[in-house]
Amino acid sequence: MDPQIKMRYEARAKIIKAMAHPSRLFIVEELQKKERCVNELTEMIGADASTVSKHLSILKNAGLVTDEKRGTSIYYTLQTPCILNFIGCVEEVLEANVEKQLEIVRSYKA
Amino acid sequence: MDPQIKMRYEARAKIIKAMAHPSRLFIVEELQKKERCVNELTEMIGADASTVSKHLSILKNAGLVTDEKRGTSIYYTLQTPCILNFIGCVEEVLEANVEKQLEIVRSYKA
DNA sequence: TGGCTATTTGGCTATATTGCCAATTAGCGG
DNA sequence: CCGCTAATTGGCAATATAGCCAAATAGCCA
Repeated sequence: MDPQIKMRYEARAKIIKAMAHPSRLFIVEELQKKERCVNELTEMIGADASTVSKHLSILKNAGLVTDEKRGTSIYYTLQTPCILNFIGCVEEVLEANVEKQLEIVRSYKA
Repeated sequence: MDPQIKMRYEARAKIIKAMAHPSRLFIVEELQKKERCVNELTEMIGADASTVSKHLSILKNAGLVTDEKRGTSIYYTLQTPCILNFIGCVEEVLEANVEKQLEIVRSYKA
């Protein structure tokens, strides 16, 4: 594969990889509703604060979120509205997979 | 986090994770144009056939592609048209990131 | 059948990711 | 200034991922 093209795919993969984790996916969806500080997200997720902080830094590094310090808290904001469709599509895939499973079950019955 | 909810995010993350690799992203985009057999994709990507085969099995396992054997070749087909938007959104993020970089460069000049 | 090609699987090593704890930094209020 | 909370960073161990080679499987054709 052409190195130029390869770099393009690596750049894209990095963005997608940033979302490819349950906690980070949760964060992205949560930030869709409203901005949140690390502490709030940490409580919702139920992991160590350092873990959540690292997840946030991955999302920030990918350009998916930005942070703003207010007092002693740091608030994170989602940068990319189109992520919505993203998750909608993922849900479609999940539903299709369930459908397929169902067909298999049915075919055994028949 | 509620275990039920957690499982949902894990399922979603699995789908996204399946795409979170340059070669697999390439495959998904390529299959958007037309179905391809392992050999064709292997040549395009330039990796070992076994490596490509494993990438394909990850995509298949996630429900993103299906395979069909014809003769000695196995053809892979993309299952989910909405993946298109997906990559469009990723490109938006990349562009926004470049814009941000540009602003930083400009601010140094000023 | 025997050789050929396409594909998958197992095995292995190198590398990356995850998540915890401990330590550090930074702002707030008494 | 001191203690408190919020957040990040470094370090470490467990686990997961990637990609190569070699071996196994399957269909084709002479």
